[in-house]
Amino acid sequence: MKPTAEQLSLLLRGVEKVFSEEELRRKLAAGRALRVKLGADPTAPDLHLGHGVVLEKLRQFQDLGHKAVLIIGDYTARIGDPTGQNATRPMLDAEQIERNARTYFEQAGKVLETSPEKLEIRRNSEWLVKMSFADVIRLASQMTVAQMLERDTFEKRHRTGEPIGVHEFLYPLMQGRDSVAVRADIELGGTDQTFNNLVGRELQKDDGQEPQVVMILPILEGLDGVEKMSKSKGNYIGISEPAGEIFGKTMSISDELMWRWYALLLAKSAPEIAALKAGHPMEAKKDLAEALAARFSGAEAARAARRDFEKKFSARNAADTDLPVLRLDLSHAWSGPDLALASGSVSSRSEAYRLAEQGGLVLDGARLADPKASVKPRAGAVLKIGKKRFFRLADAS
RNA sequence: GGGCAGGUACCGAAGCGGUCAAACGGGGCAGACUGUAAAUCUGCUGGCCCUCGGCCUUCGAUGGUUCGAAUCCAUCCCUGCCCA
Repeated sequence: MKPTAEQLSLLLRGVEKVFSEEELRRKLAAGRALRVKLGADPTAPDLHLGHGVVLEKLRQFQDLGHKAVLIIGDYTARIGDPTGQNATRPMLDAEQIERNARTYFEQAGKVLETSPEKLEIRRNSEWLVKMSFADVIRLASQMTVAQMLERDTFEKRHRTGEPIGVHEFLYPLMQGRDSVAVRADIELGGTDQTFNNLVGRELQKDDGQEPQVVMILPILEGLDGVEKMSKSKGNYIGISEPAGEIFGKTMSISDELMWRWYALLLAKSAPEIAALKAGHPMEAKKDLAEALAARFSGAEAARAARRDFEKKFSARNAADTDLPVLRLDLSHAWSGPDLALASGSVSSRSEAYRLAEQGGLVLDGARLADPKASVKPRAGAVLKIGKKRFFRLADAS
């Protein structure tokens, strides 16, 4: 195991806050393999770049010889985490949760070391289902309403008159209970998890355990550059998305956000970023996009994604790029809206008409502006729908 | 348990008997432009017919009043505040 100081400097890189650094140093100095907890709610099946930030940190711990303890909140998910939400989340059924949990492992495996010595996977239903009502009340008695209202999301909702379900107060308690159950030495989380993770410390102390160190990582802003990246806001890049998507979506972020992503996702230092800013912003963005695509899909796929992007958008020529094939009966003529509808990427006939009228339908470079006009497309023609949907037509007659 | 205020399209928020598929903002989409799927500007944004127009389904739920309701009445469900 590496010297404490060396571990510490690596582990603290990119971290927003630690409670507390001194405790972390002590735990590292003890020289044993620490148990590093990361809780994950299988409410949505897709992991995205936002999770990537925390997973990368967990991977660092693994590489230093510590053990990752991944908690799948299968039980917690049935309640719904109020975190960062203005409203209560829906409860999920067991089957859905199970399915999400499975894909979750798969994706986390893209970042984490998965051997059993390095990774322990637990479901919190293991210990939570066993609790009796009396146990729950005992647990609840360890915190006061005032303490709960310290949490900013609760405080805000309370102040603005939005509803807070009583069950939502139980959420941090359950999560804290997880820390007790797995005897966590350290817990990782985004800033939105600060409150929950700190509750774990309290519960561990009550249980006679040494409290976990809480390590808080910055929250990654999503594609819009304002809100945090989340599945429900639709502003995310999933880590199992195809390279082309990762590349393209990254290209759509604002220049401003790009620097932030460089810092958070690629761990670039301030001087490194300053150097990049001196160059061309578009090149910097392409480099970022390629690096991210490469991380999750491999270098080769990332290079191909970049090449395709340059052809499709910079050179406006999609002819020899890799496109999804659309099989149609090309023995008769088609109207623009019918083609769009047949591609399955347009949700209604009205929308297809709108696209045509707005000039968003292009076949082999020719605009299909009249929704009623029909054309007989050739096999191999490129159909462009709007800015970013492309199809190659094939004859299926 | 009582009093008061609310529940409107993806979100926020107007409307308070017809001219409401429903103002406005955000988001989304499209076009122009460009260094990109950045920024900016313009347009569109329930569905179907396919159009300077017609039809269908929407304004918490169910029933009613009316020629006609998102708008009035009744009951119910849900939320917040105050009182107990």
